[in-house]
Amino acid sequence: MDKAINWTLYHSFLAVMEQGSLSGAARVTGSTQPTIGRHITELEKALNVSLFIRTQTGFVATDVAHELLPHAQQMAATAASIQRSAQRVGEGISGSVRISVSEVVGVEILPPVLAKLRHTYPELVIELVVSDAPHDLLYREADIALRMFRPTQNAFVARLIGQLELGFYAHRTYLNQHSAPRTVADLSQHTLIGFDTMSDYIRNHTAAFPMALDRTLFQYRSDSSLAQLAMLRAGVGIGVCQSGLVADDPEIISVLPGQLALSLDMWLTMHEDLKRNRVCKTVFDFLGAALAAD
Amino acid sequence: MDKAINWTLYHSFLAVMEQGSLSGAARVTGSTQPTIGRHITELEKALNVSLFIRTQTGFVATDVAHELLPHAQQMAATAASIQRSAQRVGEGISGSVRISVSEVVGVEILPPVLAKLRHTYPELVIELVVSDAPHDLLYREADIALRMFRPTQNAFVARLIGQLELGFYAHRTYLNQHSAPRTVADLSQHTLIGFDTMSDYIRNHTAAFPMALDRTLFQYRSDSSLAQLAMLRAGVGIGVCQSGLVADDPEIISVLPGQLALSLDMWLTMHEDLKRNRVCKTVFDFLGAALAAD
DNA sequence: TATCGGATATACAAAAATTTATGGATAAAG
DNA sequence: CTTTATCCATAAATTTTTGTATATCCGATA
Repeated sequence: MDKAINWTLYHSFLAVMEQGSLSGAARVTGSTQPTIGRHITELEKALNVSLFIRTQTGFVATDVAHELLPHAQQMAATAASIQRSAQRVGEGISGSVRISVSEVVGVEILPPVLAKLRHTYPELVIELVVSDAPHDLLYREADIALRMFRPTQNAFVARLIGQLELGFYAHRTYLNQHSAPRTVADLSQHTLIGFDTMSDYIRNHTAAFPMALDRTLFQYRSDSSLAQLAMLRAGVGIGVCQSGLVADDPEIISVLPGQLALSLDMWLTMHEDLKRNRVCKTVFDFLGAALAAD
Repeated sequence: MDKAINWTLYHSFLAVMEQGSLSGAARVTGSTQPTIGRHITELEKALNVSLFIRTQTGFVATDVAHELLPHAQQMAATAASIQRSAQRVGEGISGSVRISVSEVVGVEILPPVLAKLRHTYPELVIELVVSDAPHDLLYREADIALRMFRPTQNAFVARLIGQLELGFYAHRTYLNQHSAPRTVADLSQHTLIGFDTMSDYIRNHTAAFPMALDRTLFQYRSDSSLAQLAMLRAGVGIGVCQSGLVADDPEIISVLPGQLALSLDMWLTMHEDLKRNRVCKTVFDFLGAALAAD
């Protein structure tokens, strides 16, 4: 019952789940369809569960398989992190470091910092994971993360980079066509840009928002903060964004300045296990210094 | 360079690290020494690092190996969690659930709750991980954790069980021999029981402590909170403990009641991936109800 | 309706990995 | 100073795993 299961079976399982077929899994793993098929059968016998329903048009994953999938994904992420760690053993600062950031940070903030990093450590390979889902460090999909919340207790090394002020902004052309609001209440007369679905993230970070938050507030909705920013810059309406992103742009005007008392703490975070890794630590310190300087 | 590495090699690597020898690893994995040896060689070649130094008395792990170890351990923990999840697929409430708790909770608080759980769900197998190192959920060494701090972000399901009041206590025999302190300052005249090394945990949870905390405060030191409690109960001196643990014991007297304004939030926590698992959810809710009732 | 592409299942041969057996070398115990 | 118990390395034998080739089924498409 508790016998050890060959970890390769989990690998094949993951491939089938992600590819949707034995044949597809065989392609990505460099194996063959009969082999993968045998692995699945063997795993099902070992776990004593049914993972896939065999239809004559292909494999369909069962509920159990879907439940096991995130675990297998974590194993894969961890395996990848082993390879990364092993690549970083040499003398210099080389190998690859995986950095996870939100979309806005990845597109608007980080690139110039990465340019400096590239110049300082030319042998370094940087993999940028751009995602607004903050699971990365937990699942070891990344070595270093730049996030808008303080990470958990002791399992992570964390460094507070600074605070990002948020504000209401709009493009000059929009404000030329509409009278600028003077109070928060006036906003209801305007075209507002905001989220489409209320994520946990938004729920946790907008307690101090000056009005009840609901998607119906917004006429232009997107869950991509980048798309929101692009709409704002295109003059669609009034939106919320980080002040630093538009401070230098004379076309973008602050609306109701000071009315949105909302700021986000920015944390640079790293897995505890990596804090003694010279390369990771170097990148961590470099990012910390470069971002804090802004 | 980025070619997939057989996950079995990581498994063998972990076994060698934990057993200290190829032969030992072969024993625990049910394999043989030449096989494990070949796996290590193969892994070293694949990762292009030296993992062990071959001495004629055995294998000695390199720094790189030590760095990779926690990752391999996480893979193992995840693999184990897959097996647990698979065992819980049936109709009833069966299979095994792994619960991680601190020493004090595991010894002083949880047992009666587990007795009720056992009575309600006789088919359930409970694995109790008793440890004061709070990595368990992160590494998936446990399905459910009962901890004294709020878990991180959204990757966990968390439920606040209640608040545990802390207080100074001493055994009656101790107080009969020494005049009871009337102020916090008087404590310096007493035999105090406390921690030996300042852990992160203590540092984070004692900001409101009425005096500067340092190990030199204590004459009887232990990092085991259970041992501290036992010393307190044996009349060694004055110590801090959860009020609920000694409230029913007429031999243990509250010292300086109300002077220690310190309480701990108790959180029941579960991995997000498990929240749709019927068995885990049942145990989670059961523990939540039973513990909140106290 | 016939055909093509893509899917799984199966049989058998080929390849690969594991086990068995053995030897040498070291350290501890009698 | 043996004896014993470990440890790892190596080579031959064997088992296990994998790959190839083929059959069959389904659905889309002309």
